[in-house]
Amino acid sequence: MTDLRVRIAPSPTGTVHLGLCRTALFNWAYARGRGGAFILRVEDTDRTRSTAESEAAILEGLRWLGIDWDEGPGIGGPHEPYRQSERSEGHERVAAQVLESGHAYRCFCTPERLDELRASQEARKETPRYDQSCRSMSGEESDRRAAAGEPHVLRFRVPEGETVVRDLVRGDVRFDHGEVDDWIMVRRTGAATYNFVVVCDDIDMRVSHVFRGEEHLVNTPKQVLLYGALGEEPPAFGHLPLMLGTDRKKLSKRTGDTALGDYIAKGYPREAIVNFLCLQGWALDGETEVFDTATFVKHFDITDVQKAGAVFDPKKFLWLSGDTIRRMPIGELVGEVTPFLEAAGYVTAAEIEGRREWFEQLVAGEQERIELFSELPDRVRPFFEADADVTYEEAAEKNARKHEARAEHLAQFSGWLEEQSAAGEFNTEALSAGMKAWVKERELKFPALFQPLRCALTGMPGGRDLGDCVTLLGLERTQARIEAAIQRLG
RNA sequence: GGCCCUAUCGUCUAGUCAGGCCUAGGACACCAGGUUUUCAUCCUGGCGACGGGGGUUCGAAUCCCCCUAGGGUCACCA
Repeated sequence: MTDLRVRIAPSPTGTVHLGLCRTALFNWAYARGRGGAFILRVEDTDRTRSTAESEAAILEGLRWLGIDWDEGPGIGGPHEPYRQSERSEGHERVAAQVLESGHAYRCFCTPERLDELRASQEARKETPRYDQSCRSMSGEESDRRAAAGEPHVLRFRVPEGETVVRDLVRGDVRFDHGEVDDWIMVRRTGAATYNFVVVCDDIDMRVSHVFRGEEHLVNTPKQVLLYGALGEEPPAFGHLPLMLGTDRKKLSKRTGDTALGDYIAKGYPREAIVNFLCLQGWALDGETEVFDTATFVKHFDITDVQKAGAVFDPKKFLWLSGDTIRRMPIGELVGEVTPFLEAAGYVTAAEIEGRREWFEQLVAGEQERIELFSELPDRVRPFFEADADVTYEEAAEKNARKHEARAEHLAQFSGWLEEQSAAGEFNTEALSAGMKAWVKERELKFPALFQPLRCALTGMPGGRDLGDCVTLLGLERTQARIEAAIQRLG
């Protein structure tokens, strides 16, 4: 019953940019929240820059984010094909129609002449634009030269007047046609340009809403004019504020990672990435920062989108990542972290499966200490090292050496552990409480035992509960490490 | 430079469309305390903004104008 049809139209010319991800998310949420259709169309009209790898990466990236589409490459749909390069017959037909109706004209100017024109205009500090020298050419001459095979492009004949772009984010934006160039619809190669095909395809696919980055706003009057020339109603537009780098310019590699893949590789949870992207230009209620995708879909409206550009804040992103990890069920966390543990060479996925409980304990101890999945391997490294030569970090060793009676305390403590084990009290809770009591009974300060012990077991200055470390290692390995520490620390 | 867009704490933003409920709310960051065997988490508190100037109005962050600043765009790229 609804005619709501929304699309994302990425050009497969590089990595999966976060800006694309956010645009896709907003479009998708708009469609999903209103029972509309969501279409994926690959904008590969630039044949020299488009690649199959990039297209595959985009599809994979969007799926990874949890975005699905009703029509698109691979799955098809009622308006196939969904790859622009495969739609050229239609484009040619429409181009001929626009030429026929007089809304377009052939331009025989050579690229060289255009370059010179632009150069001289720039030299005079004028706005570079086409001087319309072919615009008034007679139909006979135009046909004759075209028939003779003279190379030419097709330009849109922009009429006098003004165009008002109705924008759901910005309101009405007026453009005087004196500022709109007679833009090229079809190149001399016969291939249509973006501004032309985007309109043709959106018409064919019955797209009702076009939400895209603000950089497209100035193109919009050209497109609206073409809709008019074709006798079609333009869709509703919504130009999203740009995502900015810390330099306040369009997010680019200069100021940080821009590719979705970079963040996946660093171990940002999917939910955190989606959540963060949603926060760039949109807010749920001004209070709630953390929400899931379903909530976003339910509440998202294009008219609530912020107009000003959003500076990307890596710190907040990192916080959101850590917060997401902390709220994750342990079983899920272990799954997320497994590839990173494997990549570090500590274990295989099969080994993790074989000792599931142990790994859950291992990971749980770091859950509130990591902000990225990739931080885990380094933090659990000691548990994969040989007992005789655990890496002692400088700060840990320094802390341990502050205590003169360290060897004596460690030795006694080792004996106590053996007693606990024999008594069947070898569990984290009992051990943690027991070791505190152990220190108090001897009228010591906590660091007197805990600093040397921490160094012995992990070689790190800080970290998880020591009782946890002990149960993770087991009695034998704990004692071996204590023994080694007594030797190494003296 | 022309055109277009934008303008609330350092950053993301709520509030702006329907002017009073705003001595402007939340979050991140930062600072200070507290909890804790350490680290981290967690808790409490603090710091901190309506770019400037004119109007309109009893009253303006909210409406109007100007200025300033930032951004986008000016391809046979998308």
